[in-house]
Amino acid sequence: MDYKVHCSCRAYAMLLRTYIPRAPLSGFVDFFWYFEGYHPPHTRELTLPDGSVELVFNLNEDKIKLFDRENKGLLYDRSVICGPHSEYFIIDTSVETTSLGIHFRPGGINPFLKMPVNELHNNNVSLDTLWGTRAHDLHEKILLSKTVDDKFRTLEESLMKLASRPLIRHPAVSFALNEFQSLSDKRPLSDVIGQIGLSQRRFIQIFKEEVGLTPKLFCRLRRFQEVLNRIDHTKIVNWLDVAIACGYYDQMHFIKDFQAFSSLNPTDYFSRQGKHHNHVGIY
DNA sequence: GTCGTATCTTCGAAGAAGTT
DNA sequence: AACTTCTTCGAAGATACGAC
Repeated sequence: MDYKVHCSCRAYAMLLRTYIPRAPLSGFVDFFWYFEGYHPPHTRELTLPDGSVELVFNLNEDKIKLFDRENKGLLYDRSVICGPHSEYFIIDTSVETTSLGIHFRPGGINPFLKMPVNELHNNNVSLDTLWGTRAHDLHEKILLSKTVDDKFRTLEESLMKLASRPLIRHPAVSFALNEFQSLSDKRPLSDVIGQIGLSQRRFIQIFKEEVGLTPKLFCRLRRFQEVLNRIDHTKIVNWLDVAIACGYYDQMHFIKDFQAFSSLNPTDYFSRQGKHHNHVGIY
């Protein structure tokens, strides 16, 4: 049902647990996660974009502090939805945190929102502004749940009740997401759209409303994430090999994309790589 | 839902800077 | 010198989006 990971190193020790919810939620949620005692040696952390949506509950008293690309600090009350990002943002990690979160599948947040997901593109929004008092009630319920398993169970049961639309995807989006999984198949988007039977314009509209990103941007992010996965925990990297294997035309174009998504050169990123490939300590 | 077009991405080339 | 890593540029094609 779930697995437990204990991470520790010289500088800090933390507990990470994850839980995969049951169907039908599992079709929309990748996993729930719980962090305890996260207090890394750096005070700020670059969060790299993966196009997915994350919902975070802070279980400590403090507010959640994030920074945008202009380094402007933004405070959120105890819960925040990080919309589908194609840009990095920065998390304040100066205070030890305990938090619970939901990592949604692409387009998975859609049934739980009343507006199109693309309105959250590159945006982080306090959960209260989207769910009103229901966000506060859920936060209280999670705090009152004693064990981590209880918290996961509370979250699972409450989330089912919070869906404002049926747990169904548009068939065109389902089909496209499935097609986009196979990186080895480097067909142009127009081929995939042609198979769907909708006009290009209509398909992009539907995809954007459900996933929050344009199809092209989604594919570029998948390719970028494939690079991060490939070099995760390796000691030596041949950047040209990685670029070609992940579908880039050459190393130059790979570097350009890498910088656009992360603000770092591949070698910079590699030298700073931490426990999780989407989080990079910066100060 | 289509059409036309502006914008973006990819492809391909050339070369600078740093390292071995 | 050879090699690796990274930058810049222009052309062509693909994609996104406003108008209808």
